[in-house]
Amino acid sequence: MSARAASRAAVPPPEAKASRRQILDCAARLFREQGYAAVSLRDIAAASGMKAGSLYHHFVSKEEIVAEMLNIGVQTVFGEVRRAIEAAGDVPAAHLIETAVRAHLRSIFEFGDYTGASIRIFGHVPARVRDATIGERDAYERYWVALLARGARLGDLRGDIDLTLLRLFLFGAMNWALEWYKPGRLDLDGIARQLGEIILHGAAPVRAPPANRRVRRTGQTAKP
Amino acid sequence: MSARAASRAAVPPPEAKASRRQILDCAARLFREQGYAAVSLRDIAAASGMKAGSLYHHFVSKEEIVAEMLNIGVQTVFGEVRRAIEAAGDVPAAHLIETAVRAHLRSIFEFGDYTGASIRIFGHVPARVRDATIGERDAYERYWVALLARGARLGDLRGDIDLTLLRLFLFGAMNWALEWYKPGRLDLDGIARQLGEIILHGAAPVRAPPANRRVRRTGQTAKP
DNA sequence: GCTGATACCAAACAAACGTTAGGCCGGGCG
DNA sequence: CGCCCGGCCTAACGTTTGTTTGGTATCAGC
Repeated sequence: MSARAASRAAVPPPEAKASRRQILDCAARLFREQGYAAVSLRDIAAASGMKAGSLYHHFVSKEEIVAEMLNIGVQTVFGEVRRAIEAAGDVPAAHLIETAVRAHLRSIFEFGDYTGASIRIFGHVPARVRDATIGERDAYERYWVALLARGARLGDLRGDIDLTLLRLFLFGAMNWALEWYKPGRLDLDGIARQLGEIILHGAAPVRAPPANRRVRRTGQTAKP
Repeated sequence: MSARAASRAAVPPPEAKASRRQILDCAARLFREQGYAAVSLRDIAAASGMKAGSLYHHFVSKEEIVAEMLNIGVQTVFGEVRRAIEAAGDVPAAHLIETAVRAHLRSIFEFGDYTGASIRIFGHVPARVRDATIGERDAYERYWVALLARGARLGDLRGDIDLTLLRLFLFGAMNWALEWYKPGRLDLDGIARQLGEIILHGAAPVRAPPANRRVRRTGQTAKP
């Protein structure tokens, strides 16, 4: 009984069932391709080789399916980015950012459909599901904030850049790739390199030290 | 008679009906808030002060409603960006890009819901609707391509930057704001300025010519 | 005063939705 | 063996979907 009580205290089964995972796999693929509301439980069931009613032996509702899928997606990309950052060791923040960008992009496009689906449909999912999964997302976002803040502290990032905005711009540039990237057309490493290069050093030619024509920015006062 | 015949030769009514426009207004707001599939015709009708069946006196299907709304959205942002660019006159490409970014962001958040809805739901709409509206989108994207290409030709953009990627990154950073921006928290001009600054000059400190740290500005710089 | 067009409504349609109920089948365990 | 239970099925539930049909009120023009 103590063993039984202990096992009941943990997550329902000691190890997740295979069908359960396969349902989630199919759901992730369909959600990613077609969006949340466009995919019915019958679609998910058919893709999993089952009938709609049978899904309820593994999940209590469609919302539970999508919520679990969202969480797996975020945890996957989070884990990949953290792993890549820790493997990079003690390098300048500039290099870390490109490493994180590459890991994030790879997670989106090369690690199953969870991550891509998670990003694409998060904003289109019932509010209850969003609330249930926002904790995981926050954790991942805080990780990026910390990453950028470390870069700023070490002097690898400009002090006049709003780190929150920088992170949002980065996420936007990366996640928007879900709307246009088709595997095989461009390689992810090249995309990551270009994004890192643009974000860090800009698309404009390096500023000539004394040139006057470009110093004049709209709101930003000139230097002393 | 001749006038009537002439007016009948043009688009159905000489000037668009008010109800038709109001239906589109409501549809745009709902689509933007909730996504495409989550909004029913009954929702749109109720928001327009009508019943579902009455919508069919103005549109032949839900797809026609959403297609027309998508087109208006793209045309709106396109028009605003072009207007802003033409008003800017003959200035360096760096300034043009920030101008275009600001105009695009303002269109998304301050010109009704068409633009925001258009961007948010385009990827979640039936393929037939996407095909029917992709022409307008292509035209707008080509405009940006031309804008960036002009900057590259004039030497205002680095030659080793892929302009297609640059445009996609910019679109991503801007359009992703639909997922996080809430009016009133930050001002759009500030966001546009930061994005322009990062995209053009990078988030890393300027590569040290000789001096290393005095380049750093602190916050948003003191007022002049 | 009648005609026709316009703009809407009430009611219904078939289809699809998420979900539930009850039954069949097979393998592990007493 | 007999029993039971997980895993899936069929079939239906009530609701909601996009769409259609037929009718009504209003108003202009002959």
